[in-house]
Amino acid sequence: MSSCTNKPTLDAEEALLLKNQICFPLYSAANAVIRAYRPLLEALELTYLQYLVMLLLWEKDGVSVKDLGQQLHLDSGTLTPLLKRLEAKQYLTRGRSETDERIRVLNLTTEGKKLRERALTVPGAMACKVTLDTNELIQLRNLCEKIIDRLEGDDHPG
Amino acid sequence: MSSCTNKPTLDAEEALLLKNQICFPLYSAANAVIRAYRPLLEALELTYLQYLVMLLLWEKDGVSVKDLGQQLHLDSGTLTPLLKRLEAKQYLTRGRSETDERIRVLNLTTEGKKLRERALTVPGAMACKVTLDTNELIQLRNLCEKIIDRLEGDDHPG
DNA sequence: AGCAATTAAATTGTGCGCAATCTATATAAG
DNA sequence: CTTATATAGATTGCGCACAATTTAATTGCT
Repeated sequence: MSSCTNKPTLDAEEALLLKNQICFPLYSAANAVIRAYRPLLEALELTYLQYLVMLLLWEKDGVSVKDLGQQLHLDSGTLTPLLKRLEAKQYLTRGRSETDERIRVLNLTTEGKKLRERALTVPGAMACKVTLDTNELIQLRNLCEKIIDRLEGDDHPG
Repeated sequence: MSSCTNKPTLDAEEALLLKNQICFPLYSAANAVIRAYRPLLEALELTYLQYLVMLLLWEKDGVSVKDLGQQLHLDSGTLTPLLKRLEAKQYLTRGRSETDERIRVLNLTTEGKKLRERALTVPGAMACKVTLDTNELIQLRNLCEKIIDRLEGDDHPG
């Protein structure tokens, strides 16, 4: 019953032009960012998503797959194989919770903990590549989080 | 020789917290957007990227793989298999240029042209899901394009 | 205790993204 | 004309994302 009453800025014809696609720059920027991280993370043998997982483990060791999924907005279909790769690299172990055998408990290895030192330069190097000022970064974050909020909860009403 | 003289807002330790990752919301928002497009594009049997390619062809029929790649910031490794899928769906043909046999010429089929009618409602439906106002959309686009500009040309100096 | 419903994670299959490499055509230089 | 170089696209291989399904453990209900 919730029909959208948003007044469109463009007519339907104009709206189909690539230059008027709201989300295309978002999509391209995200790709560009991941590409830009690649050389920085190469030395750590991490992909961008693996790096995000390591960030979370460095903050809080011993989390579950579900914990990771909620924080990263990803499911086990993405995370399970990724975690196996991080396990194969000896950065973490994939144990089981003692109180609930269903739950994987992800723990950093010594190697995984040591990796953090070498990651300390990554955020700075990335900031240098992007060179947005603090205001722009905050704006961008707010806009992106607004989008995520609107799209993630299909359920709650307007 | 171009060392970055950007003054960091955070120290190296804080910079490794997920909540301080500039680009994580960008990455998550892009994922969320593609996910949100999925049900809208299902009826057209298109993925988000296939939809972008169709948008370009509806604007200008007969382009090459290189043309597409430059506009979408993607290479033949991504586009070739995608274009084969669109060809299999009978939305386009993958011919060759008469003057240069290396070049693929992508042409819409009748079916592909007809699809445009059914796509006319997609931008509006998406705008309803995202519900950012015009100012926010412009801000977002500008910020994303800034990022793309900074990251895409590794070559030109500051 | 016994059984249905729920939950956590794994699995399967499709489609990107992209680096690296390869093939074929076209152009340039000698 | 011939060899070198450049260009357009295809191929290969890996790692996401994610829908859909499956497996196994736990919880709730009676």
